[in-house]
Amino acid sequence: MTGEAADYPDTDLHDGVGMRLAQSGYRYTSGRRRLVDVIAAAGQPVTLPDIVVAAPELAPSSVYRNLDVLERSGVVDRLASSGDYAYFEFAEPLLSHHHHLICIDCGAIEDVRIDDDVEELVDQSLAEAADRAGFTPLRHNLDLHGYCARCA
Amino acid sequence: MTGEAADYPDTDLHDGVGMRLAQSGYRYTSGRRRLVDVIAAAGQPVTLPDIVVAAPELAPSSVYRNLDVLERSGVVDRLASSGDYAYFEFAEPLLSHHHHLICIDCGAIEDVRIDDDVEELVDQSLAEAADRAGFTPLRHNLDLHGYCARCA
DNA sequence: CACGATAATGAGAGCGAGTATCAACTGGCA
DNA sequence: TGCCAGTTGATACTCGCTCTCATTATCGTG
Repeated sequence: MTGEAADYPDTDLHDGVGMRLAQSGYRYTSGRRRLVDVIAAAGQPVTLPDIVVAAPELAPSSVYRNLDVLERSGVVDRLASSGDYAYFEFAEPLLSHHHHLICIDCGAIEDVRIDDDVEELVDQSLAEAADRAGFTPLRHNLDLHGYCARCA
Repeated sequence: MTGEAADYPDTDLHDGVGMRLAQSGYRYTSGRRRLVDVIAAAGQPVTLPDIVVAAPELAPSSVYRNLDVLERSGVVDRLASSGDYAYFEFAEPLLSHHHHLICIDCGAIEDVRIDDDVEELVDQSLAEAADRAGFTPLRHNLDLHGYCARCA
């Protein structure tokens, strides 16, 4: 276990995850703990193959089911992907607000952060636009599409 | 044919599409013209069912193939969707720069526009972040997730 | 206006990521 | 120890989408 999510040491991460699961009526089993560890170690959005390669002892069907459980509990976000596999990463309270660099060649997704001032302006502008459309905003999603360092 | 893309009358739209297809070595057949008409009439991102309902004479397999051709030719963009179906809309030069309101309940996608000033700030911030990661930016994508007027 | 070369069409088969199923298992609790 | 709700994992299944291929439409040329 080398990586960690945001600035939480692993114990805090597991505490947070365990609490969220408990609140939704789920147990924090060893398999789910292992899954959370793999996502944390990656330090960036992961796909199912990423997870199974890093932890072959996890059954794919259980991984999918548990990713779903983690998503329902607000632990994990599923990133809409145009590639073959869906990407997963920790949801916002567990990972500080950020955005994504998405490679249009290999599909890789990397996290980036931008100025808080810009962030605020964006939220304001979007809130106005949403209001005009009768839309109830929850969160925004800002991606930059292009070529990653490997594919450039 | 009631709707139209951006501020182009239909003839200009078809001219633009025809030129892009020709540049990529494709023909602008009646089926493709019909498909473009349907997308233009919708005035918002559409799915395969949307298209087939609006034009039942179009074969699904041909629609998928032609959406791919249109995407390769830069006429259409495929929006990454977390729902069942992929969404398609005209690419940027044919449709002015805009963003999306995405309903997390029914998956519907609606277009919105925000201030040019904010837009520029976002691009600057993202360009800096991309540079730090050795990433070559092409275009950004800004979505607001929440509940649409129908699902709120 | 034919004619030939080539691209496009459409019905159906095929693919594969993700989901549902269900019997076996686990862990908390009395 | 025994009960029981939740969990697991191998497998079957779903379904959006792509591939295949024989037929058809389209364009350039003589």
